[in-house]
Amino acid sequence: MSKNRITSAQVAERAGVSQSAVSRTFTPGASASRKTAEKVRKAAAELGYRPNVLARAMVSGKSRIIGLVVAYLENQFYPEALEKLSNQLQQRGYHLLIFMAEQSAGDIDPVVEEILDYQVDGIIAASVALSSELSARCRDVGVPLVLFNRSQDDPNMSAVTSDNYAGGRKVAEFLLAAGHRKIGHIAGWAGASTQRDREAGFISVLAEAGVGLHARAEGDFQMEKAAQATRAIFASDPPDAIFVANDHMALAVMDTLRFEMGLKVPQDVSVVGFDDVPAAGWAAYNLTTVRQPANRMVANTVDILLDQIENDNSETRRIAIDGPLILRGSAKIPKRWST
Amino acid sequence: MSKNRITSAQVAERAGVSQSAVSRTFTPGASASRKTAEKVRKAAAELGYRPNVLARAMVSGKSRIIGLVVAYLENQFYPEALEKLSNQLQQRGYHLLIFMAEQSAGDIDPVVEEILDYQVDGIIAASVALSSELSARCRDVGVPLVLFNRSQDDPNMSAVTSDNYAGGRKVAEFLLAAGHRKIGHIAGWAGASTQRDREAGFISVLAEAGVGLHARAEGDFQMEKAAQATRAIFASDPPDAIFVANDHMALAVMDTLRFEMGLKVPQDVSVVGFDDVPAAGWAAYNLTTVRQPANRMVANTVDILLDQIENDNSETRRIAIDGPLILRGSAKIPKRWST
DNA sequence: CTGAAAGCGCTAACAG
DNA sequence: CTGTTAGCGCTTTCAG
Repeated sequence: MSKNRITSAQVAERAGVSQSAVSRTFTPGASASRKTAEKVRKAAAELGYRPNVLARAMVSGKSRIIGLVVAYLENQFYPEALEKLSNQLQQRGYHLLIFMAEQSAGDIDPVVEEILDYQVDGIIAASVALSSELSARCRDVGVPLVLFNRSQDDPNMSAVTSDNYAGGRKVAEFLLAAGHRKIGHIAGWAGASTQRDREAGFISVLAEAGVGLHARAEGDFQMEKAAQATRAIFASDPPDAIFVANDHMALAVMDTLRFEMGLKVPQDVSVVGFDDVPAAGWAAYNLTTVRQPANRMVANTVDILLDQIENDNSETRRIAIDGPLILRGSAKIPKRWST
Repeated sequence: MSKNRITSAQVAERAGVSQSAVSRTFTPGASASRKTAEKVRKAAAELGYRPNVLARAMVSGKSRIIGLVVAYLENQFYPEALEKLSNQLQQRGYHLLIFMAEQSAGDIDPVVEEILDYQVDGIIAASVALSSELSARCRDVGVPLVLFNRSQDDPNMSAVTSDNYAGGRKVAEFLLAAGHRKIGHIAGWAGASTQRDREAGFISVLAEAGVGLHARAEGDFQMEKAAQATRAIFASDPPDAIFVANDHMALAVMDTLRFEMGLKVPQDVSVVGFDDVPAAGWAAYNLTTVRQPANRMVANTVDILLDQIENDNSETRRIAIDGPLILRGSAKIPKRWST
């Protein structure tokens, strides 16, 4: 009862042509006469034939599948990116094979090894770090790899991020212009380049203005920890503004501020996030934040990856896309402030 | 520079055994002497050999990949489910190949055809409907299919959902017990079984109590449309309670009620949702809702699918898992109410 | 237990 | 343009 799968040979027989003729009519860049192609298509349609992608992959060396490593989908930025990534890839004839990495940073190397077993044409690593041995291994077997929303110093890894450093600077300039001087920062996981870059940009502007960080705590990119960080920071001498390393944490920070500590945002304290996830735009939060241009980040990621795959272009590229500060209601807006 | 892929033949040569010996030591249920296996493993390790999953799939007929059709990841319920699904499958040696279906309900049949091209071992269709021809086709080619969070009458399709009908009943009982009599409903997309079941259960209790629906509007499972539906319903003679077909819409409903119409929740109007997505638990919403037990839904989905794959068990099963009403602050709580 | 041989379904030279 | 012929890398009889 099972396995009623039609093969190209069966189609060939019915169409009265050779098996390779069938293959040709289903292979984009092949040569087949109109007549043959028609006969084949007809027979194929009658039989319900469809080429076996795996068999094709075996011989052609191209599986048309892209491995995606992703850590946790709780932060809305990732499902959004995943959806766009999948859509754009699908449009170009590729599909995503998902590999969940342990949140606990740790070794994603074995995960990548496993991906390689599937003969993927390329790999996208979202928000995870790879050892340089592993990236070397990918290069060895000729599988392009691009980091999404994370960057590494390794000159052999392509990466696309938003311009986190510039984003951090924008936040600081904005907060300073609004008159804030007691400014706190709730950081994400220190191992993430996004965290480091955002904070570095942020701090640099503060330093230029001769303003020090009034308070700092780590939220590890997790809501619960961000809430704890908030409590710690506000235990004494509270800041009048906070830059939270990403929106996901910022939502928890706002909830803690408002519902646990009875503070008003932005009257008592300004809050600024990073990412511009959907929830940041919801009325309940109305969070001022730096937008990561997901569409362009994804488009660039796909372009780089497919360029490497299809044109054997091995030059590694790293792109940081500038994202605007989105002014909403969670932070005081400086007088005379133009985007 | 590319294609430094080791094959079993190379390992065999180095280990001084036959290629089949290598295959056997890497095939779970195969017979190889301890000595041989050791030599092989050693050589494999030195060479960095890993079996080619695709080649294995070709001959064995098992690709260890599961196709997942999913429509849109904006509703937090899905990323959550996707993550759990992927993790559980990964643990059992399978991986998810993602196929995004057009949100516009329409034809996902071509998508499924495409999935079949990849020789997947099984298919999970999340929140989408399939034609029965398509499900028949899957059966034809021996690929098990299970519907996730959606059910269809087709007796040939396995499906796992929460008990949406019972959930709808719980909401109605709860609202009635709290004294509400002017009860409205904001529905999702009418084509979804979840919508129909939730509403049917809800209405049935109301009817038993001789209470009619005070108002009704469709939100199509989209936030913006849910906001519009809210405006429509509250344009005149507003209800004192609303059952929103899912949390995703309920969040938008609450925002509209509070920030656009200046109403208090639950003082002016009680709001109850369905799903218990993460955001429902955030302090800003604190939404009373019916929980869909994602963990158990996923576990059941995986069990059914793998049972069909690995044991050739073709019996179709449909499971509806009961989920509790989670009492939070968005709806008045009846006196003397025990879970 | 082990090697040799036969393919899985398809693409890619290779001659015609 | 077309058919024939090799394989892709691996699992699986089939003899030994």
